[in-house]
Amino acid sequence: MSGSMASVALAWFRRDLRLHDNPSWAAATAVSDAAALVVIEPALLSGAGPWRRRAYLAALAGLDQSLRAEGSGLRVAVGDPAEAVPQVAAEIGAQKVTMNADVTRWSTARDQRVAEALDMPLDAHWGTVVHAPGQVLTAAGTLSRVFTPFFSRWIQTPMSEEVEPGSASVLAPPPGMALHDALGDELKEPWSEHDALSQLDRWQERVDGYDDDRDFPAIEGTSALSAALHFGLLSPRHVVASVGTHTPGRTGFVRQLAWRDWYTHLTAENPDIYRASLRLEYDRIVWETGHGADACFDAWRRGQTGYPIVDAAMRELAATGWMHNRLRMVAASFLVKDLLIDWRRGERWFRRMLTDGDLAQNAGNWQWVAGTGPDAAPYFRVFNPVSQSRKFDPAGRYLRHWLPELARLDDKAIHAPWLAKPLDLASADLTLGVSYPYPIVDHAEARQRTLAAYKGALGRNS
DNA sequence: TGGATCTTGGG
DNA sequence: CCAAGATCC
Ligand SMILES: Cc1cc2nc3c(=O)[nH]c(=O)nc-3n(C[C@H](O)[C@H](O)[C@H](O)COP(=O)(O)OP(=O)(O)OC[C@H]3O[C@@H](n4cnc5c(N)ncnc54)[C@H](O)[C@@H]3O)c2cc1C
Repeated sequence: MSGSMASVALAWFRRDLRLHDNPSWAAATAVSDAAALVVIEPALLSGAGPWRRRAYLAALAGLDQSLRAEGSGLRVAVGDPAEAVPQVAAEIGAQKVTMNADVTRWSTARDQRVAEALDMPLDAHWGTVVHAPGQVLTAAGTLSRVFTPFFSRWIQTPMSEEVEPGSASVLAPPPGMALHDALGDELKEPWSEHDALSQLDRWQERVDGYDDDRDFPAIEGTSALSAALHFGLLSPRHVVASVGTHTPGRTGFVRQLAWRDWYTHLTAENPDIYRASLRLEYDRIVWETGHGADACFDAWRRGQTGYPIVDAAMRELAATGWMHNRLRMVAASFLVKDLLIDWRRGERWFRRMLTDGDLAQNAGNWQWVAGTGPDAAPYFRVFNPVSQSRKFDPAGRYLRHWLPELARLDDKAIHAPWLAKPLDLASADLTLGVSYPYPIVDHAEARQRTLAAYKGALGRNS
């Protein structure tokens, strides 16, 4: 019989690095004794670029700090969770292990292996989404392939109650099993749930301007909470509950969190989202390959395409791990629709470099830009990098910050230096081809080429 | 959550 | 000449 309450539980933290409103932690601490475990997985860490790696390690220090504030601490293992989790569970005499589930192919396979290696239950909760996959369905009981109906269902679905940690006494890590033992001099300054919660507090003062300000990279018009959400320093349902929907800015912001849930649900149903177009016919597109394409891809990564808005964005990404949403769309569109390079190559680069890099969100958004996903931008919707630049950075403030070599061009010329009069280039001390590249493609031609390639793929019979 | 191009109607 | 609307990609 399973009637008796487990009295010792192990909470295995993964992408839910907080104690507040954490269903797995609440379940683990509802018994008499609990312990908090993180398993640093070298295979996962090696896929992360410098910014995400740093943020992850800092978030572990933050979780450790939260636990220490309560008199315990985080227990840390390095290696394969299928070995580490059963081992720690046995050491503390646990009767169950709790965790918050994830949706990627990699993590579900890993959790399967861990469950098989354990001689006790591995209880899965949901703590990284507002509504769990399967909770927001059409009348037919399926996941909507169109965002708007998904959103109306999503917003009408009652959120489950936020949960508090229970009263279990929390076991501190034994000697040699603390975070600093695992990390040594890689130990980072803590980035904790309290930091993220105060960032959320500060955002509350600006969220009403979200609708007006969100599209302009030169101003801080968005929350910048994505990394905290990725690592689970914040609970998305707490964020939604505390922001509310009583002004247009708030509704707009909450709507973005619905996109996040939607891509999570789509990934749960289609774990191949990062490698297979969700509309299969788009995998017939013939992408540019070979040396020329490789050189273009490289220029894109390094911010040397000759299109200032793309280059500024790509340089910011490499230098900081951050890129504004508008610029993610512009830079991604440029790779796919101006360079005709497979969206999967760009997806991998973004995911590696972004601090908030997240398989479901990144792959979902790349498929959206490439037109290969459900409810995606139609393929013929091609961003013009110069118009986007003029529209969303009219005074060139963002461009000047990341492209100092263009800083002395006037507000009109800076969006397209190759169109500037020679005199203006000279007086701005700029030599195209030397201090800043000429455009590596002609946008109008590239657009035609891409429309033809897409049309070719879609028109052809299977 | 486009853009290019053409049309129309007002200056 | 330009803004706004329609249409196509
Ligand atoms: C090509 C491309 C790649 C992207 N890759 C990622 C990624 O790897 N990780 C990631 O978290 N977001 C990704 N996004 C979505 C979006 O750009 C970021 O979430 C957003 O810019 C983060 O800034 P913010 O926190 O200030 O967002 P806000 O505008 O303040 O939005 C609030 C929250 O809503 C969520 N959100 C906002 N926009 C989206 C969106 N389009 N799709 C899904 N969730 C969204 C994020 O969690 C965000 O923190 C990508 C978008 C594009 C176009």
